[in-house]
Amino acid sequence: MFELFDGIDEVNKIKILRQIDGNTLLYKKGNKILSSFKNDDIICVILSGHIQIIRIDYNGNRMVIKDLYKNDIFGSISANISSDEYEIITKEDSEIIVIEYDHIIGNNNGDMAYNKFLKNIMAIFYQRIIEFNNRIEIITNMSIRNKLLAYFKLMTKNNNLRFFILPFSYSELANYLAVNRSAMSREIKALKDEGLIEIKGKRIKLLYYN
Amino acid sequence: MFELFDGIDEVNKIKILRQIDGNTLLYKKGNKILSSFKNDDIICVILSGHIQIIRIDYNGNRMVIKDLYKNDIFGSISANISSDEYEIITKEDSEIIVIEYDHIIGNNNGDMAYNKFLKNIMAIFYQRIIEFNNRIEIITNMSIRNKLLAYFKLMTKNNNLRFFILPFSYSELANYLAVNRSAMSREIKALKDEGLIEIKGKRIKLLYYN
DNA sequence: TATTCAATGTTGCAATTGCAACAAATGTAA
DNA sequence: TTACATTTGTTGCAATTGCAACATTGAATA
Repeated sequence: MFELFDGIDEVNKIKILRQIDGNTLLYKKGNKILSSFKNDDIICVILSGHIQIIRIDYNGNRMVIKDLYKNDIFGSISANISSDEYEIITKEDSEIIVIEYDHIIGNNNGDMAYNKFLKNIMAIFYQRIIEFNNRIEIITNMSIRNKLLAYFKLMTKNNNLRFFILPFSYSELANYLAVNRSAMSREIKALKDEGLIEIKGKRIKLLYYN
Repeated sequence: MFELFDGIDEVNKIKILRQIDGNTLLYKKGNKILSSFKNDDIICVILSGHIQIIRIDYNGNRMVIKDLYKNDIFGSISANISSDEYEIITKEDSEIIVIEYDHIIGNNNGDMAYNKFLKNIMAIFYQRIIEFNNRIEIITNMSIRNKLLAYFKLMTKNNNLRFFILPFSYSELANYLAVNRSAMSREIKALKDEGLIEIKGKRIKLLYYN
């Protein structure tokens, strides 16, 4: 996975941070953070620690929608934190860089290190776009069955083998697919019964090809 | 909206195209194109013309999922054209630049024009990420009602007024929300009847705030 | 204006899905 | 091991949604 300062030495890193006016913020474990950032156009990069993005729905229910660790990025590009219905909390002591997007774009100096920095960001963005695009392709299928099959197909393809290992829990899969967990569970059983898939724990094998 | 060669003169544009080995391809109207590009890691930019991305579902039904014009980008970052279930056709004579992603990343020379080019791509990527993120936030709501309300809320907020103008047809809205068109129509009627929204043509006004 | 085509509205019905409640299995820590 | 918590499986039921078929409206063109 790409990192923000890959291939950039400490001296240039500090220089770049100064150029983009990037604040490095330190937070203690268990705090609600960044509540004052109501600006859409920021990018936050986690240098260390563990944070969670919490979504608060119309009924006031709190749900962890993302766990983020070192080198993960968030802000407008991960979950829309500008809305009132989100909250960001630190699960561990965390160090975060907050960058205003305009400052990245507005600091062109032709410097090699800065150029490398731009390319690193671009690689991170590109990766994120692919992920988002995949998820949209999958969840725009109308039925749970087709969502599952689309997901299984993509994962199988990415794994270059005839199976793949589910990278998270089944609850989280339901969340990823934006469907009810038990309805998904029912559908997975149906797929197994019909012989379309084979499952051992988190090892999933697609048995049909169309 | 951002453009790929914003702020870059013709001489540098040609130079950059050579650097990144970007092929400019010309297609006549009504052709199936790029069928040979089974590589995920390409970015295509439309310089002129009109193309459509067609999705072919499991039953063989063909559906236009995207209309693209000048300066639009596609490839892995717009719709996953690497799959067999997509087809790209030209609706008008079209000129397209095909760039391999590795070539963008691998051509850092510190040159001002190239740096500007990188920033333009980044701005386009960033925009795309925001759009995708918004759509995911909206689509992951469980009911048609909540999808509609989330969409209306976002659009109202972006418009900085108490209403907004639907930027596409209601059929396309159903497609965007990944729901059945007539079921959506039914739900919109219910929202109107309950006094939650007001609609005149494509002018939509949210009347509740929570 | 008349004609045609596409977009939108409407409705009954069947299928899918969400929901809730609980059981079973699995994981974790003492 | 035991105890406890979390995740996963199961099921009936009600609500939502997709689907199909058709009506209505609106836009474009001759």
